[in-house]
Amino acid sequence: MATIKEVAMTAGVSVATVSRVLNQNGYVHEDTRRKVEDAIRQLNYTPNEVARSLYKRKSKLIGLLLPDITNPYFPQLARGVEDQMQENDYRLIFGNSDESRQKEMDYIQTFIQNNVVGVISSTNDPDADIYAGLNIPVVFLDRTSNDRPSVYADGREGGRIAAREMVRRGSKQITVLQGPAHVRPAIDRFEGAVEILQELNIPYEVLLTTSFSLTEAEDWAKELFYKYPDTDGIIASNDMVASAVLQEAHRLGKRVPEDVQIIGFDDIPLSKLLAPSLSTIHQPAYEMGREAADLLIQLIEGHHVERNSIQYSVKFIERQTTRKVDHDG
Amino acid sequence: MATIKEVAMTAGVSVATVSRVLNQNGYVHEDTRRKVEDAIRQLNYTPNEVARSLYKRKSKLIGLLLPDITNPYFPQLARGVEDQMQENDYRLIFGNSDESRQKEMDYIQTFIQNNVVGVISSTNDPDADIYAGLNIPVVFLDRTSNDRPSVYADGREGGRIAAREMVRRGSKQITVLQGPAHVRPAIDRFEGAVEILQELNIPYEVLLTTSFSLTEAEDWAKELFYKYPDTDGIIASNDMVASAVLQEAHRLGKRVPEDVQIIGFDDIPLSKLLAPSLSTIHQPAYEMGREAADLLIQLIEGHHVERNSIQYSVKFIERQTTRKVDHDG
DNA sequence: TTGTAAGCGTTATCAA
DNA sequence: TTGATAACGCTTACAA
Repeated sequence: MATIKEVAMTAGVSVATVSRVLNQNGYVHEDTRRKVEDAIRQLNYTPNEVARSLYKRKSKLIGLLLPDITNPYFPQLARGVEDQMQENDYRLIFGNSDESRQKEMDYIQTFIQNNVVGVISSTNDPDADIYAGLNIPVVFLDRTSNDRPSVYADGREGGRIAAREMVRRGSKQITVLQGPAHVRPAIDRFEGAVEILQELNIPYEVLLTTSFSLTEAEDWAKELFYKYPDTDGIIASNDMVASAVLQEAHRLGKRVPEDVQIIGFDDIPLSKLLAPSLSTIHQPAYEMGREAADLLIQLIEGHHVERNSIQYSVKFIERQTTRKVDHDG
Repeated sequence: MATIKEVAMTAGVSVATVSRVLNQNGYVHEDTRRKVEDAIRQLNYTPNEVARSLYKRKSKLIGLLLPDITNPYFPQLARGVEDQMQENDYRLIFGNSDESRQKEMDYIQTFIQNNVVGVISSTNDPDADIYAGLNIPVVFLDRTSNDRPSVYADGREGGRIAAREMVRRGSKQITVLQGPAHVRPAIDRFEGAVEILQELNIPYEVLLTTSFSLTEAEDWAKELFYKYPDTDGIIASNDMVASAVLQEAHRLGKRVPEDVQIIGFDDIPLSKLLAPSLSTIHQPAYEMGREAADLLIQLIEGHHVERNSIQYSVKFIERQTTRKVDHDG
């Protein structure tokens, strides 16, 4: 790797001049500019970002912290973030937190040590000290906290919608899968669903699950039908779990949606490939990722932002795990 | 962020001494060590990795370049890489290349500018100049090149296995989905399948597809059955495409596996959730990611490595999109 | 056992 | 319009 010094040497100027043409500031004569540019090309020089970062105390690096890239919902988010960042010349340092406080703190720590200029985080505790103490902008993605910058979907409303659609389609004994109690969006969905169920006075059962992992999901699906064999409507905490439930229903010879309806959450890409395809609550994950990245960039660059908390609305995607209903139904 | 200077001040020693306790080298008196450690704790000091990186001309950063994290095969790989790196105190700068030469080069470029100490890349052209010119170790993941460090699965053998299993289970008019012609693993799989089909003298058709994207996969599925309505066995280039094919078969009222058998590739987590669940060729993605990371670390740290090219064998996962066959079949 | 100072590759200030 | 040079925060000779 050539350095600015070598460029200066071969161009026959000082490093200051090279720096000036690099950053297009200060005066530099047309002829010298050309000489410098030639040298740069000749040596195939590109500036050392580390040195820049050290001097300016800021880099072109962003920290991205997601719970688990292996959960099919997150790649969409991640990709949205990456595309937007890439287009704006920011790079991502990426980590999985597994919803663990410790890992989260470790990552935030190293983000800072690497001079990142901003952080995008899906944390369950946006009000934790680590974030409060940060003197760089943070955008919470898929999570939120009072008036801190965040991009998220209306999980509670999603839960409500799921419950309403299920009831409207005739389920009388609904089971709600609660999802991990420490994962904020899971709580919201759950509460939304229960809110409506109580309001409508529909009997329901709750099955507590503790993660979004696929292998465990299969166990819960079994447990679900074992404990509540007569349930005729299941609101899952996400599409992964819903898929596992769907499969278990198949195994038990239950017809979906005739015997039991299922509604998932997230609308991950593969949910429409299931047979029957999965009715679910859609969140615009890719867009949300992009929006979070955009918001963060605005914050970093000190632009004025009108709204720093962006809630996306969710919508019901009617597919085949729910029954048809009259349009005026 | 406190600096080493401030630590030195509050501990009443020089920065050199602080550095010594930080890096546990050189002599330092027990008492001074304690004083320094107290100061560190008190100021909540952590070293600035950027400054370290500048001085040592190497960081604790690794570049990870994947085609598209949104393709369900890659999160497994990524997670394997991340876990292994994390445990060894390396962090990841992550990018999607979309199999595009330009994006790939841009990322490699910025990796270097950020002093990464190693790169893991899923590229279609490991012999490109960018890689040859790198003076840091590179491990190719899911791709390979003659005696350059790489971790990959035996795609060709996978193709062979798929073809054999399909023929063995009675398909007589097989269609092979070729997959993107510039994506190495897709080519291997395709060639392997065709090799066996020719050897066994089984008639087959080829449908050329140009990406692994899900939306396009749906179009190809339609095209497939339109062009070759009588096909009774489909070897897909990956599980995404296989899923789309499966769904289209459903739509057309074809019974799977009775009328048409389908074999996918990769064994992504959701393939077992499909109904019928998808028979496929399994690759140990997570492990491969970990192995690639481990290999890279060995290379970075200058340890001797016995084998720098690690080929994983693949295996047929018999599920429900293929027919049963006698065990001595 | 400890401190001084040079150097890593930049940018920005100041003087020329 | 240009060039010296200090500074960014750290590590490591080298001297004390």
